[in-house]
Amino acid sequence: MGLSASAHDEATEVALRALVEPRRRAILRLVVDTELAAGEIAERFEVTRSAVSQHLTVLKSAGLVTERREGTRRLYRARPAGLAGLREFLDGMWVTSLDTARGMVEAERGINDGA
Amino acid sequence: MGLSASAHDEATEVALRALVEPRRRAILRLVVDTELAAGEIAERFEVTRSAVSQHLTVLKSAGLVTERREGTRRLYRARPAGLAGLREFLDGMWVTSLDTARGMVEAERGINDGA
DNA sequence: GGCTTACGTTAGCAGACACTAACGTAAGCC
DNA sequence: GGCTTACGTTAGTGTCTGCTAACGTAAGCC
Repeated sequence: MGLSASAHDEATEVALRALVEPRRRAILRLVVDTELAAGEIAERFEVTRSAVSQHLTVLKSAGLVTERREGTRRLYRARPAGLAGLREFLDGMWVTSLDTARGMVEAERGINDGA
Repeated sequence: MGLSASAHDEATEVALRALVEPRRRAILRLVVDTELAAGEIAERFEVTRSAVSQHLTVLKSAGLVTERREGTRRLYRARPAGLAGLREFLDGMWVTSLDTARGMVEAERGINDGA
């Protein structure tokens, strides 16, 4: 252990793969402060409802949205808690980097020299 | 503006696409607190140096690592500042969600019912 | 100049993924 | 029961992407 990916990294993996698709991020932003039906979401994009439905399935199984049924409609809402794992990953990067902050100046030079 | 993806989202896009690949996250973790040469990084994986080199190119152009030349060797180090955009994206999700926190209980019920 | 070391780069291939079109299903109305 | 509405699901397709193998290149040694 240590070299291989830890178990809790799997949640990060799923969230990341869900977020990498621009349309899924757009959908997520849409339902972050409003609850919307699948059809209402689909209307705002120029793709078929089928495509949106598939995106919603991915977001749902990644724990990034919740689904609530109301008659024949299915209402979706963002579930920010699903981003917790990814957040920890980023925090880990920052914290660890503080230990090597002294080397950052040279490192920054490196990225500017590169062309 | 508002509905379409904002310009600063492009940095998030690049960082996200770089991070979605598990091997690139592993590489990143490797150089987060140590500076390593490309060959040294490649030795820790069971893929060709070529593959690792391509991953490093992606990470570099995403601003997630810096490159420093030392003779024939090229030393890499993580650059956590490259994660700032993604961090803002996540923060935005959290902050916005606080406005709709009252609805979270019902939303949570939704994800548990689903099966 | 020739050799080795340590890389990046390119061509080509296999698998993953987002999409459309067609079909299946459950709820509500008549 | 039959119809419509509002969805998800499946089959099939074009495109992207991570990989290997082969080649190109720059630095250091003799």
